[in-house]
Amino acid sequence: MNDPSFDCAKELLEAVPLVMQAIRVEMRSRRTPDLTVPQFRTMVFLNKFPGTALSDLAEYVGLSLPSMSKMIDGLVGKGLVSREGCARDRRRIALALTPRGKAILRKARQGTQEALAGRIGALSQPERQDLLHSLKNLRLLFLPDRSDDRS
Amino acid sequence: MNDPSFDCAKELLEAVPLVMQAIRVEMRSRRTPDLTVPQFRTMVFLNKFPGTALSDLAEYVGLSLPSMSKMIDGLVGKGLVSREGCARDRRRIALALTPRGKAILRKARQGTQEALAGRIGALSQPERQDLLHSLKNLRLLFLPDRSDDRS
DNA sequence: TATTGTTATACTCTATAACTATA
DNA sequence: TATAGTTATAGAGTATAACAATA
Repeated sequence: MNDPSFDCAKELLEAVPLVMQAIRVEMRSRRTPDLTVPQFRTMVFLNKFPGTALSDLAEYVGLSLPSMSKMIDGLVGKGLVSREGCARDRRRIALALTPRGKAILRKARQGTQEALAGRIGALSQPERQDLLHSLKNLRLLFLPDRSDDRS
Repeated sequence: MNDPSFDCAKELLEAVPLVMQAIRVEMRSRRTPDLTVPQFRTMVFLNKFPGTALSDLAEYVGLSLPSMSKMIDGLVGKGLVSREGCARDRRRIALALTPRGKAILRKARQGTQEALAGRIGALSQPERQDLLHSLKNLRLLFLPDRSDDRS
């Protein structure tokens, strides 16, 4: 098969786990409390959308509801996330980052991005631009599909 | 900070977990026995370098020796990998894919690559070329560093 | 002594099932 | 009844420490 999409797929399968591993290592070597990648994604989302309910968060991050509940337990225990009852629908909870959570997220994100940027710095400027463009494409292509939630 | 490397790093941090999740889902939805991403990488390596010893495999995949030992136990148990004593150095073992392992790997790889290629097919031909080039760059940038193994 | 691999043990992350409280 | 969240329980994957066999 000489399909160019297939070549990309093969390369994706080799490159992505490597990068992911580097991200994981960075995430765990910050001076700040360690964050797993799902925890990090959770915190990024809460930073952007404070007040999110547990179910919505679980769907976005791609975890089961109990798993997300447990993760939030941990983040609340570390003082990184606040969990408050929702007034209008008392079944729901409103999640948000605490000030400490925001600070930790900022440090973790910055540290990880610096480490990644350090490697990327080895590329020429046009190559970096290509990379940026390609990554944006990838993000759009692999965005979770919200269109067929209804069964 | 307006460093272009930093922009790439930020995008990397958003795109890579998404793609990784898609890869994981694909890996687990084959009709063939499920493979985790590390198992898949192990099998790809054994396919390319049959006779590899456990330590070398563990270093390549990025697992501890006991973890790799356990993973190999599982793959041997499923009949996908053969584990034989090495004649010259009887401490070592020689690992390889069984014929069944090769067949499973081929199916898993093909299925996963097809699924990924399906998404990539949405890109224009020049964008796919950029992507392929960028991914090759990433793979080189994030290749585990073999230069400073000695401490 | 150093190296290769295994066993023992424990921890984290994840899931499914059963449950509680609210709508 | 249906939905939001928690608790109970179990399984997979990982690590470190202690061990056995070989070099």
